[in-house]
Amino acid sequence: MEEKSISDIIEEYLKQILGESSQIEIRRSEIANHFDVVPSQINYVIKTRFTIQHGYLVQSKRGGGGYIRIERVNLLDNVDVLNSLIQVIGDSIRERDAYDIVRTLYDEKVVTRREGDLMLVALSKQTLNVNDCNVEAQLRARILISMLNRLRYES
Amino acid sequence: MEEKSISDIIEEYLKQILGESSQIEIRRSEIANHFDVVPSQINYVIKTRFTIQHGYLVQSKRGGGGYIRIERVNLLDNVDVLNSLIQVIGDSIRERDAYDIVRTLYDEKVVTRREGDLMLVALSKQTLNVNDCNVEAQLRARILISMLNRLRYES
DNA sequence: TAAAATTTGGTCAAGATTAGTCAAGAATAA
DNA sequence: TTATTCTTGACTAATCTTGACCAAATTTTA
Repeated sequence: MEEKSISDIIEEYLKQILGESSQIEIRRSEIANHFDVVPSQINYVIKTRFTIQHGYLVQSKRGGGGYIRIERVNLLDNVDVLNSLIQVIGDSIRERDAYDIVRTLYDEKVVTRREGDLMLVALSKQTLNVNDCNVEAQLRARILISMLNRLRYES
Repeated sequence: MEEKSISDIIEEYLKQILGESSQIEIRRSEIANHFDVVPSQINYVIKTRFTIQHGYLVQSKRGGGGYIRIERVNLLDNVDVLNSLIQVIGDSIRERDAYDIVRTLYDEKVVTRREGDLMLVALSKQTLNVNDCNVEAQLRARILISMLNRLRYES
């Protein structure tokens, strides 16, 4: 609430720009310079906060005229996006990544908070409570994909 | 009953702040420092006095910019129904019985159609897909109970 | 045109910064 | 006394920050 990390601040900055147009192109060194951090911090922010689980697609190009492009996408509307999301989940997913996906659905108003919470408790480590972490992650993937498919058919 | 423990004092302090806004974010080390106790004492206070049974949700994040967030939620009055259902479930439940319970919740308007559907796919034999039927029934019980516990409060 | 130089972004691992767990011992209540 | 609750700290885990080194694309030079 008070002391945000610089990564949080950069995240907010990028999302604020993304609020105006659904797609932005940035120059890594410029952003890094603007917030007085090393360039690789921008990669960290993107890798942890702008994944497909969060509802973002990222492309980039190196060399002169290079850029990082961030695009906001809807998880369930676009078949390709949903397919890539399911591909990312694969047959196994960590609690944290599942949480990010449900949070995105909530942010996109695809599900209500109550619906999202019901999904979350079914995906939580505490509820699944399986000894083998791999088995747990596989089970979580099956539950999440089933729920996503259920939501897809409805919309 | 005479001498308040330091845990009681910390509890009061946090609840006083929660009286002003329904959600607070604290830094564990700051609170610990303020009351001159070890940081893990804050975990103890939270674990014993800010549970969902008491009407609080807690989330946290480690690392730089880390925090502990405490949110006060409104407990609902149909708790008795949920309690008795949880007792019926026990530590194991068949798919058919789980379906009946969800159906009851839907008929009683405790959950919407969509919420009920999301619950059902997470409880189905096909989704869980566990070899051992007993393990499957136990897992189903944990998921259903977690979901019922989520229905105890309003969002 | 081909090689070299320059200009971008990418990866990874070490160190720093926070919170979580657990169990032993102390204090309090029954 | 005995049981429960509280306090403490050593150890663990997650997240963030930084920088050295790598890779790709473009531009300049031979």
